[in-house]
Amino acid sequence: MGTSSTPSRSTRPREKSRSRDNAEKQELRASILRAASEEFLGHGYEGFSLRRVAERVGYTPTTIYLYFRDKDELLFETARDGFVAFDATIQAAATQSDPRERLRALGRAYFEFGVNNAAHYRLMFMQRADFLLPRLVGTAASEELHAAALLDPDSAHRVIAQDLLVGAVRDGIEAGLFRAGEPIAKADALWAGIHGLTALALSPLMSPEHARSVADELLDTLIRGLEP
Amino acid sequence: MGTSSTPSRSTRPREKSRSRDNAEKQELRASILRAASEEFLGHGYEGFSLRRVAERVGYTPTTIYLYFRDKDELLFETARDGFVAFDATIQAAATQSDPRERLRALGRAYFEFGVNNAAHYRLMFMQRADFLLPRLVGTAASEELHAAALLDPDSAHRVIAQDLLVGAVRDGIEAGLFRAGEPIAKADALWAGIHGLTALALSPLMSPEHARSVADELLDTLIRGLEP
DNA sequence: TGCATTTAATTAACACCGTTAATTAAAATA
DNA sequence: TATTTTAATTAACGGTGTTAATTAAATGCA
Repeated sequence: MGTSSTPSRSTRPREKSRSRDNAEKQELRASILRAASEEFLGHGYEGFSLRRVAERVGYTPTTIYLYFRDKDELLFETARDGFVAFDATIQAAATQSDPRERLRALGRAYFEFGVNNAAHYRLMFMQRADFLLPRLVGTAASEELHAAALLDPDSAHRVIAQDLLVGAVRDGIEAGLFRAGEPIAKADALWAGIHGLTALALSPLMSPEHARSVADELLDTLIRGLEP
Repeated sequence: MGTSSTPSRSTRPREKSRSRDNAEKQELRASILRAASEEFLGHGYEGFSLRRVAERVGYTPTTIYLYFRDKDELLFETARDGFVAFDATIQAAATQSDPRERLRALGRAYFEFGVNNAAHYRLMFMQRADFLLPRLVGTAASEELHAAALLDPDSAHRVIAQDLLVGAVRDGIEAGLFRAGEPIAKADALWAGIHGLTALALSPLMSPEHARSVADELLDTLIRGLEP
């Protein structure tokens, strides 16, 4: 094991010969992921058990490790569903041309996604925010990180969402609808507001129904606060 | 053993004879709490281990159960420090007479408390919000619950904080500084905003330094949004 | 074909965790 | 002093994630 050269002449990792078995592997991997998703949706982040996922799919716990590095990677892959659903929801909401209405639609869509996908929202933005690219906002090399993040499919999500917010704010400023200023800081303020309300709506501190009416008040107040 | 009556239960609360031993018990209880606090501050909510608390204080794990019902109660009692510190911080910030400045000071104090007491803030408002009276805001019998909550020392905290917010909003409306409307909804919008920013500042999604500058932007925008 | 090797899944084990029941040792009471 | 109450213990259960060793099946090669 001291040498790193390839001993046998013919290359071991054959590029062919993985039509049948590899397909089966992918299949089992997918069914583990399916079981993990049910487990996560049913028991949440804190109650998510690797051993129960294994039992659910009919294998022993150690088998999971042949398909995922550890529990964290299994959970991360499970969270992918939430990422893409979030993306789709936000992207679909950014249709309005009026920046104010666009912001309102984005805010509402964000809030509704959180309330309607509680487990995923909690995981993505509250319990395991490290699943998204860490420390992007407000760092020194923010621009480069931002560009790199867009290339990384795992972190593209909230970059996209953030870009939509920043874009709407910038459009509003350019159209003279909003006061001048740093668009990123303003967009982050909007993000913080709607995230905070969503988080409260998912906590015992505020009922989702009450939070929904507060959402209107919050978006109204924030958008009015942006105006000249 | 067939009878369910309690002929000679040992739980006879003698009103006397609690001079020496009871003081010692209280002392050990306090030192367990001290160890639990260190443990919580060092390892956070997810890493908080009852067995390590016991080891730290020099007793076996089961001894803890003679002083606390279970891990959850131990943690709850540990969290009390956070409650009272939060109370003091918020209360001290509500001195300004101008409602706008009072709101700004309250918001800043709230944010700074979160950043400077990360573990406690996370526990109180994010991970174990159920430690505060559940479902107070937005419920049907809100008024009665509100009154009852003020009598309950455990839930008085955020009721006080909420009352300060609602009071400032109401004062602003009465002084003609803010638009008319439902003060509670407006106060909840403010709370959501500053809570959201605090939560992001405690997550890898936003650095505390960046969040601090966003805090100014957020409070500016929200307070302006309340104005006529 | 038959033998060797790779691969897939297993069992066994470790170090934790919270919690309950049974048991010992010490203190308080009669 | 004898008895009872109290404080702390040990032993044990069921659960967790994870690593190492082992079996059984599929594949590669002569």
